[in-house]
Amino acid sequence: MANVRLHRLGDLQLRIMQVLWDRGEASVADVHDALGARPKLAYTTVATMLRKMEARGLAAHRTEGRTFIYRAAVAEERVGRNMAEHVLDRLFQGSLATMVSHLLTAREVSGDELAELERLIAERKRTP
Amino acid sequence: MANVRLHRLGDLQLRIMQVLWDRGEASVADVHDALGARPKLAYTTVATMLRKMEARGLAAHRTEGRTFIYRAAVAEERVGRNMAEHVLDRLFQGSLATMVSHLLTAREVSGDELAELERLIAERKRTP
DNA sequence: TTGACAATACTACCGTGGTAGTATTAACTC
DNA sequence: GAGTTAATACTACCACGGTAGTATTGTCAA
Repeated sequence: MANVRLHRLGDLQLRIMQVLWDRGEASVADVHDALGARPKLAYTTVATMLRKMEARGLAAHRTEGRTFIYRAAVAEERVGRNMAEHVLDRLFQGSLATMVSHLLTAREVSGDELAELERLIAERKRTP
Repeated sequence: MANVRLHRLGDLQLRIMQVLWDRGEASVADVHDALGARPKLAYTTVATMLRKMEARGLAAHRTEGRTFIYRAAVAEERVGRNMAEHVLDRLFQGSLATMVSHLLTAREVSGDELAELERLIAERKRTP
């Protein structure tokens, strides 16, 4: 179960996982209208995707009546870390500073955000 | 040319791009042995991949004799930023602090690295 | 000039993300 | 009980990353 490739989730899969992470549990219908995209996806598309994701170990479900109630089977933390590390290693040779530098020069970052970053780094320096 | 989907490059493609970025130009043979993977890829695999990548606008080539000399057609910066931003938006709701926090708790980060991060943030605070 | 080599071109195949239609079935309503 | 509804199951298809074999052809050496 731990051996799921976590750094190659597609866009739709990620959006679905986000719904599951946010809600804890969700039926196909819940997920379907939670992702209120412009050209609305077909209901069956979401259902199929969820089935595939369960087969891949990303989600799981229980049954309520004859409705499937899905939940995430991998923690958001794990996926986030995996994908972030993948990008970090593959594109920035593992240098967090380089990555942050690129991100800082291409986005508006609020003062709060910067302060929080400072705090994190200071904290990390204290505990090696 | 600007409209290449840059946030969905596969692993092999990224490794190849890395070679092109590092060297500026490279023949298929150059790329082939630059990626010295454990079960060595077939030469034709690399050639095919490069052709596909050129079709996708990721690389380009000139001819020297009858040898193709490839080069990257997109800047490392752009790809790096794109992939990083994608992960940032999709998994950390755009919060750089959140992403960095996750990365800090799961990797060894050198003191130099932390100092550099601090410097970056301080600099950014000075120039809004 | 013939053969060997080295290059690209072409073709094929698998896995999987993404998309959705059709089929089946369970359940509710009248 | 018959019909409608709402759920999943099944199937199919495209795009594309990844992998590689076979075919073709240009070039150089003997």
